[in-house]
Amino acid sequence: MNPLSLPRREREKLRQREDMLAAALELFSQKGYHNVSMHEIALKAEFAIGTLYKFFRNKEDLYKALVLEQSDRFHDAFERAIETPGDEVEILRHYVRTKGEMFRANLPFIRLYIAESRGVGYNIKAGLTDEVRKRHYEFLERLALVFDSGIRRNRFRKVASPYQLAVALDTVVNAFLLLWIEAPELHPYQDTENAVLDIFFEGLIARDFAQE
Amino acid sequence: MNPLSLPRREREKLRQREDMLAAALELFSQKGYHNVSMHEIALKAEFAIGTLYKFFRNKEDLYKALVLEQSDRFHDAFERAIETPGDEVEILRHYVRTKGEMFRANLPFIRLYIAESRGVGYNIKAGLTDEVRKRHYEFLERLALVFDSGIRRNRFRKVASPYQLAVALDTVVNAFLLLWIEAPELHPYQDTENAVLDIFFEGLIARDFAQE
Amino acid sequence: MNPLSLPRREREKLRQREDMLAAALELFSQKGYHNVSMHEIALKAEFAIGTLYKFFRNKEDLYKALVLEQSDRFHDAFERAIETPGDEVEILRHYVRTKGEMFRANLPFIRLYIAESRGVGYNIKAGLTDEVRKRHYEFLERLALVFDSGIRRNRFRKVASPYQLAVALDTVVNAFLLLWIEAPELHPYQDTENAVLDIFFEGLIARDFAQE
Amino acid sequence: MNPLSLPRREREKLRQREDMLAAALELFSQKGYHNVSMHEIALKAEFAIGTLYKFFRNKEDLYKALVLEQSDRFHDAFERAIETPGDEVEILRHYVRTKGEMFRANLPFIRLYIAESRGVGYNIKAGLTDEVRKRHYEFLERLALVFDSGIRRNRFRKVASPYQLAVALDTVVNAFLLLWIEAPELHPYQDTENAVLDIFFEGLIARDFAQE
DNA sequence: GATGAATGAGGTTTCATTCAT
DNA sequence: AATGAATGAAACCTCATTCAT
Repeated sequence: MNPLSLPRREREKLRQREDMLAAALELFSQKGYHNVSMHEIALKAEFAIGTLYKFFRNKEDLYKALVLEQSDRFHDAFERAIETPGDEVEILRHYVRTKGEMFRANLPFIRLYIAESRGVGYNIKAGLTDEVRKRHYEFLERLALVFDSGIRRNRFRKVASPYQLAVALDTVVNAFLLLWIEAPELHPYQDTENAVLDIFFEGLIARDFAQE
Repeated sequence: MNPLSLPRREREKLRQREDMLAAALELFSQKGYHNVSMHEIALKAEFAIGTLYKFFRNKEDLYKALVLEQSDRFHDAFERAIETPGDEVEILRHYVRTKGEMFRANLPFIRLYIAESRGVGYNIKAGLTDEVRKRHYEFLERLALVFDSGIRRNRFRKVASPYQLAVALDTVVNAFLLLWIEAPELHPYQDTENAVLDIFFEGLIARDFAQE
Repeated sequence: MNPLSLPRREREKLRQREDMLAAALELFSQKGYHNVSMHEIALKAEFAIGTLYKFFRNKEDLYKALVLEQSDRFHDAFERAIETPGDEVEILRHYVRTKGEMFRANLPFIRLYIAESRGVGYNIKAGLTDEVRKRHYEFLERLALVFDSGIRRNRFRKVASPYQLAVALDTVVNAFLLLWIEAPELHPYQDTENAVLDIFFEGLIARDFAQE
Repeated sequence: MNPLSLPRREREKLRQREDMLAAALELFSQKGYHNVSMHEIALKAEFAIGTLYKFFRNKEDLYKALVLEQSDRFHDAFERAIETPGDEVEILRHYVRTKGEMFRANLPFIRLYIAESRGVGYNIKAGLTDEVRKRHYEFLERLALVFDSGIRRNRFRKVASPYQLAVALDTVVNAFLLLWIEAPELHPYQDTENAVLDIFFEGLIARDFAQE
């Protein structure tokens, strides 16, 4: 974790690895896996092709490392976001805000993330990025627990199963953030967060509870 | 439309074309554009490679024809679904049901459709399937009109802009149908329709109106 | 020879054959053998491809028939031109004029003719148009006889072997006619004939004879 | 120019390039552009196909490089030959001898050269080897200057325009050298040079001047 | 007899991967 | 340890030719 604790050599290698992944990410997100060559990545990362292969067994490996590491960062952040103690509404609001921040800070990765986490990325031969989806499913389970808890505490009305609510919230956030990315002037970032929450909370909050 | 009205030869050609597209669809949806060769498609469709090229100028052409024709069928069905006269709730319910039916009847195409209509499909070089997205956007505009009308008639509370509501509904339906496709035993089809509607309507319906 | 003497059916077939060869000639002379497809020829000649193959066993056959028949017409005309009785100078002048007339009347064929008769046409695999060259060599031999006769009658000085003189005259006529074809405004046709003859005769005519 | 001055790696690359061009030249001159495959060239040059493509963008590029470089060598030699100071007769004699030497030393290239410089090579689609012809025209202009100078100095009689004389000399040399190449026993090399010169000079040299 | 749809061999080209330097 | 030249499998696509209608 702390690079300063590693020998200089090791730190150097980590840096190189990150440079390679950064170059690859930019290219993959622009053109898609199959329209980017290893040569191109090497060129952009300013390494020789052979060096690339010292770090990654093959192209698929490189892609998988890239997607797994990045989406792990995403999922870690999301999980941390919903682990904060507090009211369910606060937690979900925190989650939505965190996701927005992660997306904003990782623009190039977003389309790849959505494609892979939704299982509509056809880059790698046969279900090779299943790990990403598995991690995503796991996160959705945890998100479902938040809804579950809210329902059980009568904070939320049970308009659907907790898991369905989690999936719905997740996908709507994705959709709204994509809107913003593709046409920020039409869909300003500020709208996103509130719109998502309003759609869900306005309806979800139990009437009795709300009428207090 | 009516194949009986065409000369025998023409009907034959149409049949062949459809056979080719069907073979291609199955392969593309399983493995993705770049992991399928023309040779493979020809083999599956039981034609010689040259015959494929009599019908489609090149691989990209074949893919585009496939995606455009199929998604036009989808969009046509969706638009017809929301053109039925009646109460906004009825219209949206009809839309959700129609989408479910289209998905059920076109399983292999769904992943391709979601990838391309969401702009996360990296199959074709530069924005070649933009037409699909354009059609999708147009449909979303029309769906937004339904929400708009509902809001103006005080049928719905304005928890977000009509367009945002349209996007949200659309993406949640997609997500739930994907759930069902990937694990039908965990997420039975019946749940889908009601869950989507409950999430939206339960909250959307204005309280005053609902209290009647 | 006389088409009127043939049954109607036969005459019809000859006409079709000629139409095919004419279409092929135009295309071959514009683009070269390998850049013209049988499909293209059929289209231009307004026949079905199958019909083309009723008349010619394959593409090579068609090309050979075309080149052989056309160059036979050329060689026949050239040989007739040098068979006219008379003074050698008259004969050669007649030859040069005839060649000019043939070229003018068969523009599209000229480049093909020069390429094939000179052995620099790479259209057909291995020396398949040798027949054209053989016919050309035979003609050169006859042309050489004219020089030979002129030399023996002391009409010409023997500045080179008769065969060499024949080759030289032939190639210079070709070169000058090509000049005219490619830039008629710079190299008018009239210049051609006189220039060729002057170069050869002015020098060739024996001084003693000339001094008479 | 001096390969010793280049780094070892560069020298190596130049060697490889030359090996490839040499293999290609041999094949193209034997069978023609369209009857030679890249595979064949790679095989003959003893490289992998991919290596060929490292040196030449595509087949056409390879052919053009080959023809342009070789014919530049030819034209350079020819132009140097006529730049030697001296009597016009000496210059032309020098040119004829030089051309003979170049042809003898570059047998495989000759047919290609004649085809391309005369504009009867149908190898490359649309006028791609025009550069060769342009260079050839430029040379002919310079050769014409030699005749012009000879005429103005009354060394030559003006039996035709200087440019026509240049074209005639050029084409006759070509023709005689082709004769020699195709049947050396019938047309020994020695004959060529003298025959060409005799045909031209015997007649060209002004009588007054000659009578000295 | 004429047609032209269907065929598939074979050509050109790309690019992931290796390995000698 | 880093390099990048060399490799060749495999992709796309064309077009001469056949043969059922």
